[in-house]
Amino acid sequence: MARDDEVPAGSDGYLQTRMVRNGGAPCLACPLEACPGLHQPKSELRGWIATFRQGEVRFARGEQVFAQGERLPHLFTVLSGVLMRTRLLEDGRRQIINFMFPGDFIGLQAALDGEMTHSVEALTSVTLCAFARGRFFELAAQQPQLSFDLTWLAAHEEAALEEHIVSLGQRNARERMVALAVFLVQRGMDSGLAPGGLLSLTVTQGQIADMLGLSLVHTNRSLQALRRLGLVDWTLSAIRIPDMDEARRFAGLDAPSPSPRPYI
Amino acid sequence: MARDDEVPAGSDGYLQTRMVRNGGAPCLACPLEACPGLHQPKSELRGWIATFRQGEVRFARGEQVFAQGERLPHLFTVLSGVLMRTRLLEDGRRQIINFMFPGDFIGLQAALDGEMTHSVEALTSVTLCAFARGRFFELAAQQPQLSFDLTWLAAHEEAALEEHIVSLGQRNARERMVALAVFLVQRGMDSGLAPGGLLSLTVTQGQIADMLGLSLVHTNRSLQALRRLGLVDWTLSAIRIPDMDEARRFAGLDAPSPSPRPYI
DNA sequence: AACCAACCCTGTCTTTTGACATAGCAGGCG
DNA sequence: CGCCTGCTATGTCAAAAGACAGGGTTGGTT
Repeated sequence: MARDDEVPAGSDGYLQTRMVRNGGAPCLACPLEACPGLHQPKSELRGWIATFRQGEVRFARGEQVFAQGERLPHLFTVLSGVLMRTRLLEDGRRQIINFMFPGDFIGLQAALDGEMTHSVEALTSVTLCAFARGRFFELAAQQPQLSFDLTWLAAHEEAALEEHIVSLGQRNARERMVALAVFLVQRGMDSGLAPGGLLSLTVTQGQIADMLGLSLVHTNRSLQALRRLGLVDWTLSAIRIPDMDEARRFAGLDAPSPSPRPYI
Repeated sequence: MARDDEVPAGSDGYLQTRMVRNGGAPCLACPLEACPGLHQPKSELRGWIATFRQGEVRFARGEQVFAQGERLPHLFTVLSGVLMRTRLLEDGRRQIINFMFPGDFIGLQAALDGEMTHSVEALTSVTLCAFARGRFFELAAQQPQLSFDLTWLAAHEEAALEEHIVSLGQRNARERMVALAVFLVQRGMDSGLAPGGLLSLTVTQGQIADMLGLSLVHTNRSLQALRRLGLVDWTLSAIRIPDMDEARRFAGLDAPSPSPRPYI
C-alpha cells in the first residue's frame, strides 16, 4: 500500500520532457465528451479534477508508455487512441493482457503497489491525461463520486479480464478470435472510433497471437478461415464484422451490457 | 450503474432463511483477525462497518452461493473457507475464474451492474458475512478508507486475473498447474489455512482442468508428471510444494509481493 | 531501380492436447 | 457383504496447435 512518490532517478525524465504542462484541452472541454459510450461527469466535479491534472502526454504507435517493473509518479486517463497492456516472461514469451480505449484509466494497480506488473504500449498515436500519483487519493477521499467511479472502472476491467479468461480457457482458436474481434469493435464503437461498425486499428497477426495464446502461424490460418466463413474480416489495418449477432453466437458471447462507463 | 434493491421475487428467499441475522462474531471480534496476511482495520472503522452488517451465512462444500445471472441484494466478505467463481457457457463448458479466500469480497461487480456474470460455489464449508447492497455506497462515501480498501481489493483481484491470463496464454500444462498450486498455497498460507506450507483443500482434477483450460485426462497425466518430478504433490485433499522457489522458477513466477490485504 | 524492413501466406512435420473407453479404488450405506 | 458414487489412473487413436522453413507483398528509403 505504498503511496510514496519516490521514483528511481531518471526513470521518469523522458516523460517530463514529453509532457505538455497543463496543456491540451482543459477539463471543462475534455475531448472525451465526444465519446458516445461515456457517462459525463458533472461540471463541478470537472473543476475539481482540473486542479490536479498535470498535463498531456503523447505517444506514437509502437512507443512504450512505461515498462513492467517501473515506478511512475503518474496516473493516466486515455484521452484518445488505443493502447495495450502486456506482460513479459523471462524467456521472452509475451502475453497481451488487454487493450485500452479512450476513457480507460492507467496505473491504478501501480498506484497502490508502487511497481507496475505490466507494460503499456501505444497501438495508435495516443494522448494521455496525466495526474500526480501522490495527490490522487487525497482527491478520491474528498470526492466520493470519484472513488466510486474508480471502483467502477476497476470492477469492469476485472469483468473484461474474466471474459478473456473464458476465451483462453474454453474457446478454440476461431472462437477466441471472434470473441476478441467483437470485444474490440464494441469498444471501438463506444469510443466513436468505429463508424459504421468498421474499426480502423492496426493490429498485427503477431499481436493477435500474443493476445490469444496462439502461434503466429495458427493465428494466420484461423484468421483466413474466419474470412472465408464471412464471420470476421480482420486485416492489418481494420476489423470488420459483417453480422455482429452471428459473430456473438459463434463465439458464445452474451449481449453487451448497456451501462455507460464513467471516466476521470 | 444500477443501485436499486429490486430483486425478482423468491430469488433470495433461501438466503434469508439461511442467514443468522446479526449472528456470529461481531465486527469488533472479527474472525479475520486471526489471518496473518490481512491488514486489520482500525477499531472505529469496525464499529462503522458493524452498523450495516446484516448477519452471517453458511454453506457446505459443493453448495452454490449464487448463480450467474442472479440479482442479489447482498454483498459478502468471506469469513472462513474457500470458494470459487465460475462462468458457464451455453453449451456446458465451464471456466473457473478464480478461488476466493478469507477476507475476499464477493459481489462488487454485481453491486455496480445488478447482474452477476459468474457463479460462486463453496469448496469447503464456508462462512460469509452479509452486507446490504443498497446501503453499501452510502457507507463507502462516508468512509474514504473503506472505498480505498474496496479499490485495493478490486485492483488486486485484477492483478491475480492477469497472472491467470498469462498462465492460460503462455504456459504449458505443467507450468500452469505449478503456477496454480503456488498461487493457492501462497493464499492458503496468508489465510492461515496452510500450516507448514501444506494446504488441506479438496480440489478434484476436474476442477483443476476447468480452471486451467485442460481436459481431465491431460490434467491427470500432467499432475502425475509433476509428482514424479517432485515439483508439486497435489492429491484430492491437499497440495504440497516441496520447494517453493524451485516451483516458482519452473513456472516463471515472480516472488510474491508482501503487501498485506485489507478487508471489509 | 535496388534495397530493406515488416508483415502476411503456405507447406511439411512434430508435439501437445483432447476424445473415448475402460479399469481401479476408496468411502458410504443398506 | 454387495452395491452404489465420485474420483483417479491408463491405453489407444484423433484433432488441434506449434515449429521450422521459405516465399510473397507492400511500402519506405537511398
